Amino acid sequence: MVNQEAKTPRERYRAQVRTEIKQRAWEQIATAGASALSLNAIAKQMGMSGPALYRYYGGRDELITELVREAYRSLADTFRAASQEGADVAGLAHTLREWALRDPQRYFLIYGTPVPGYHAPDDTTAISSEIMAMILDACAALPADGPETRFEAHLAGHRDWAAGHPAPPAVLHRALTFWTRLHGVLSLELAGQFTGMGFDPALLYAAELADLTGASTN
Amino acid sequence: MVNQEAKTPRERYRAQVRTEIKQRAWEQIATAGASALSLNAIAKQMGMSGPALYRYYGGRDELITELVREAYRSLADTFRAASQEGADVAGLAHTLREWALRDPQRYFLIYGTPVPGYHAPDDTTAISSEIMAMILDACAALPADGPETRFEAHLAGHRDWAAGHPAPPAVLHRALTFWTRLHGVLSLELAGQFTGMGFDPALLYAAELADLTGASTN
DNA sequence: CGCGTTCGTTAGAAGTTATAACTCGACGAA
DNA sequence: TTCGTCGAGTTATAACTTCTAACGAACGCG
Repeated sequence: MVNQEAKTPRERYRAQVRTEIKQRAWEQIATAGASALSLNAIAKQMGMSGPALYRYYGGRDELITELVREAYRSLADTFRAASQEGADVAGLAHTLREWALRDPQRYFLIYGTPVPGYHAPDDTTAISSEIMAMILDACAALPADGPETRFEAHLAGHRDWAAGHPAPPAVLHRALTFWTRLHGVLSLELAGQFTGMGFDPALLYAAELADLTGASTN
Repeated sequence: MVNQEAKTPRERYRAQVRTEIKQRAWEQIATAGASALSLNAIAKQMGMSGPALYRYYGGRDELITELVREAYRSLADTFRAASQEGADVAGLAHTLREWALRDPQRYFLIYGTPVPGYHAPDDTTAISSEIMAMILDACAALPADGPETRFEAHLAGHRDWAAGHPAPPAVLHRALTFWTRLHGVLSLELAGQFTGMGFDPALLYAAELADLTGASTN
């Protein structure tokens, strides 16, 4: 992180402008969504005119890619901080929800509707598996239950994505359901699909979490 | 459906052009996503120039709204056909996955990342609750299990969204988890988040479904 | 047969991303 | 200190987009 430490004053200025651009981009994304991000508007806000931004980012796609990377990095760091403070599965779930609610568009930037043409850079998948590793660690601490399912038998032969993590198939399964179930509730909530339905999404989230952790605190 | 039956030849022509516009829009959405939908490109494909489309749709938003409505209508009709052929919860789940995989962008148009400014028209929420009613019917046929959870106690007092459906809170809960869990797997699969992980998403979907229906066919 | 409604056109305004060419300032070396 | 180079920001321009306005022409109804 600190290896990029301000050689020349020019590079320092350049880095500062780049982070200001990113900051304005985040503000704009939070209010109008990623699809409405306008380089022109950012430039105007910063007091300089359109094409100046191309000195700092090759184009709209490159800026968005940087924001995606930053979002992944933020989630991974948040997870790491939580798990270093001893967060278990429930703690990670709570952390995830907090992180998502803090900036829904940032969540959607990672887990939302993909743009057909766009391909995420390679390093994001590295961060993604870093996140998955922490989920796996937390899930490994849960008590085992039930006989092996068909899907777990399948996972025993397809565990490349675990990146060498020494978890039994049941734990792999639990990590995947942790991901998909919490994402299911969270994404629908953030998309506003529950508005007007009357119930409290937090309680549905808690119910799913309770089911994941063994259903004792239901 | 047939009440809009061709009064004057002009209206017939008008309706035909409208459906052709929608058809081209669907093709374009399927390949490039909803955000890349271009009225100009549609007009050019149809051999007429830009502003002509404004005779048929008030603008981009109005066209997309129509597509959203059509997507909802398609899902509801597909569900209705399945449930009239005696589909149970597993049948509905299978139907949902088939429908989503047939055109992922259509699924995302309904359940994907929302555009902050945009508000869905009222009739879509009507279709949405029509869909939910069928899920509730299917879930009511499942055997009951376990004691009442905290969330189900909460649902007992917040059941307006069920629109008068006479289902006990446990069934309401099951219908919601049917929705959120299947959406969790499905949306991540369609977004390509599982690509490169090696396992078969269909088996994860099946595992979630098995857990929903009582876990006997696991 | 005429006349009005409606369709499709071109022209244009106000946006967008992105490239090219130019000016000017700052920084480092002789 | 002077000079040369590099880079930041500028304007101009191209190629897009949505969308409005005004015009011509064709179609169909009375």
